[in-house]
Amino acid sequence: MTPVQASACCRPIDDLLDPELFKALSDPTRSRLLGCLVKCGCACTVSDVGECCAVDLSVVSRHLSLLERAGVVQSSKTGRTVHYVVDYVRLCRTMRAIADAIEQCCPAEQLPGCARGCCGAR
Amino acid sequence: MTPVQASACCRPIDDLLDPELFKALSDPTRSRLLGCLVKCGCACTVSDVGECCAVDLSVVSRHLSLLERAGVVQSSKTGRTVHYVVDYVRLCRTMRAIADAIEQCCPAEQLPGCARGCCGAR
DNA sequence: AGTATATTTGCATTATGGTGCAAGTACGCA
DNA sequence: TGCGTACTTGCACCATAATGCAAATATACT
Repeated sequence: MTPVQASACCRPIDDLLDPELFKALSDPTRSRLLGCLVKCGCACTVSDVGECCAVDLSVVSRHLSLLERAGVVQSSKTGRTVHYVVDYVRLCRTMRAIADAIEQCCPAEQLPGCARGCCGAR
Repeated sequence: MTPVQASACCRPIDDLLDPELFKALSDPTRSRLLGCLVKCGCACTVSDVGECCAVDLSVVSRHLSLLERAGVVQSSKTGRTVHYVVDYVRLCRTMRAIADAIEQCCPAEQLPGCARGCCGAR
């Protein structure tokens, strides 16, 4: 396998396996808030989403802004209230891209003897 | 929307948004180890994978076993050495299932005015 | 049996992150 | 201008988790 081939098939993995995205989804409270927002199916205020969980509203605010920084949700401010919506398109595209990238990362090259030199060769 | 319809289209979300899985992918070192294992494309020993990162081998061992507990990789012991492989099928299936579930969670019901009562109604 | 290699586990240290409370900011309304 | 509402930020506290070192375990080899 040439370097060009290798970078073409495997390079996307590093970008897609973004720890920041997964970190955003790794907290039970955030997971619940996101699930709430997904099921809602429309723009929710911070207070609305907060009713899903028995945590302080400041905690909800922080979690939602973190989810936004991670690209999972989007916010829009109208007056005093802030509405959050799930960025369905981006989130779904990312999840599928990860699956695609993993599968396409040279599956045909899989060898029992680890002929590609494995990780040590990087 | 009846309760039956709601549970049919939205219920999978809660199970799929599993914080434990995402927590496993949320650490930079683990992310790197997993990326290494994906690119390798075959079974790697703990020592092999460890060459990806400048961390102690005991750290690598712990990270890999955590990834296994999360269902991301699988291990097999032969003699002294332990080989790890990515559970491609499971990981890819999960990622796509999340995307499917989010999209199928009542997209047709999305209303600007949040007519479903939003999260507060749960 | 004794030694070397591969991996895991115990332990202490340090870093990170979630939480609640209180205070602050921003905006709408009378 | 003053007050109430929606949200955010500062701060302290606590829990969890990542890390390295040293010791322990397990297995192969001679």
